Amino acid sequence: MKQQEIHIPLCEKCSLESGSIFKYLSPDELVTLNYEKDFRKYVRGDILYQEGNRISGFFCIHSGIIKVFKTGFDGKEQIIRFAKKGEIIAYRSVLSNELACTSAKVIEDCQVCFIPSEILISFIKTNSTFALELIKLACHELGEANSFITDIAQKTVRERLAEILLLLINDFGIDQEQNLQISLTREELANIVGTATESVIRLLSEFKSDRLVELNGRRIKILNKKGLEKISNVFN
Amino acid sequence: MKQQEIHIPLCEKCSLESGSIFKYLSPDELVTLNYEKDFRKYVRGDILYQEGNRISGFFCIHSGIIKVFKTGFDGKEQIIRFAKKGEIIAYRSVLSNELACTSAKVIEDCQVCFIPSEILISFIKTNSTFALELIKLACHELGEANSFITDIAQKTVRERLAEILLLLINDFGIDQEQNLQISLTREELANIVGTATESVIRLLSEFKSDRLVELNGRRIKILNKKGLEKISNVFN
DNA sequence: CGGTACGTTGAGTCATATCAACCATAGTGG
DNA sequence: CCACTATGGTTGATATGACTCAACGTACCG
Repeated sequence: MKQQEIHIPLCEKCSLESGSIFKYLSPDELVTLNYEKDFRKYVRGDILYQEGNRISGFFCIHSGIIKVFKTGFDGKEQIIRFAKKGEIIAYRSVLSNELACTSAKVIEDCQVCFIPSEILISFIKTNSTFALELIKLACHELGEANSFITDIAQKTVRERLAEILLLLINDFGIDQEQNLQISLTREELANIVGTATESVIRLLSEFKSDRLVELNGRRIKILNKKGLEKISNVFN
Repeated sequence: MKQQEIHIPLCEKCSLESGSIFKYLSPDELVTLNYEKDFRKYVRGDILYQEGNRISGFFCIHSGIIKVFKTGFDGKEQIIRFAKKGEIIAYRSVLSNELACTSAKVIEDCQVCFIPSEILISFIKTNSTFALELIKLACHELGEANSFITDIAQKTVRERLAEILLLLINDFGIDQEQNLQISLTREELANIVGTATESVIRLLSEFKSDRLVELNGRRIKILNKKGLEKISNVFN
């Protein structure tokens, strides 16, 4: 078998395929981006950056899955979001010019491009369409954060777990056998929902008893999406 | 006594005094802003906009205090943030081009300027410094939202209440008699912390017993800030 | 003077966290 | 190859923080 080549993706192509924010750049800018970026590979467990770091650039995900989380007072993780193909992370710290307020860790082996801060800033300054789209991105994420605050503050763990499952279905999809296309430990699930690992385990097996899901280790098969929606009290 | 005149503030002056984002506009742009803005007065209880509204502009606060909140599943409010002199609200919805994801209600009688969306967008397009500052603003707020998610998910109500008191001290200050310079109902406090009104009442009187605060109806006098910091588990 | 909104307190309940024990699996090193 | 260890998953027992419900006090307002 032929040795696997390291194939560095071309920004011009990738930005369209992945639908990343960079599709709003001009051809010239894409050439610059392609030249300046640094292609990197990481495996599960690798850390891209850590809370408190001064950040000199940000990452655009080409493949794989990253979890972005904060570490709470007692060392417990709170997962803020996931990033996958076409998404960027650490841009918040770069743009607000603050230290990283989150850490990022690889969940599924990934290929990413590291892009120096200055490039991003210069694009914002010269390309107003791009700037506007970036603002849109940040503002959209802000809206999601606000929703999540309300949910955590007001909903029960049960409701939130159902909601998170729906959110994961939305973000990562399910295969032809209805299996959720992201593999998380029970602890990670707990760290999204904001609860204890044991609670997730108990609730998941309740969902299983209620024929909402089927469990096979980390594989979660969705049997009744409508049922989950009902539990989660989300309308849309 | 002479009748009080309605004095419409001049953007050129106000932006500097209040330190609002508009201080990054050029003199010409400020003239435009001043011409296009609509000056309005509201009293306690008035609603500036509501969740689900399509927004045609945003607000810059000249005086008074506004609470920005989401309404949860069962009608309970979750206060997301407050806005005071120099701050802008509803810009998130304008920029992400989404329906309002929050409502805004007057806490202390206020004077605000309403600014049509197009103006904001055009400034972003023509003034890259301004655009960058706006991005900074959104990204900073996003960082705060992420922190709050972690807090609500991991801290006890007691810790959160102490933290919120500190945050209010920071945002609104205390007078020479150590009184917190914002007046909130117990219910509103509960809706920030994300708990029941009764819990806030009980914990506040615990804080009082512990000589951390003194209570006089809605007036909260801060006796021991260090003590609150210790309870809240915040470092800084 | 009755009404409305807010504040307070007590009692009871329940969801969820915590603690502890145990199993399964896989990787490691001698 | 086997003991050893680490990691993750599961279950049960127990504790408790926080919510809910209900009653009542207080203050302001028309």
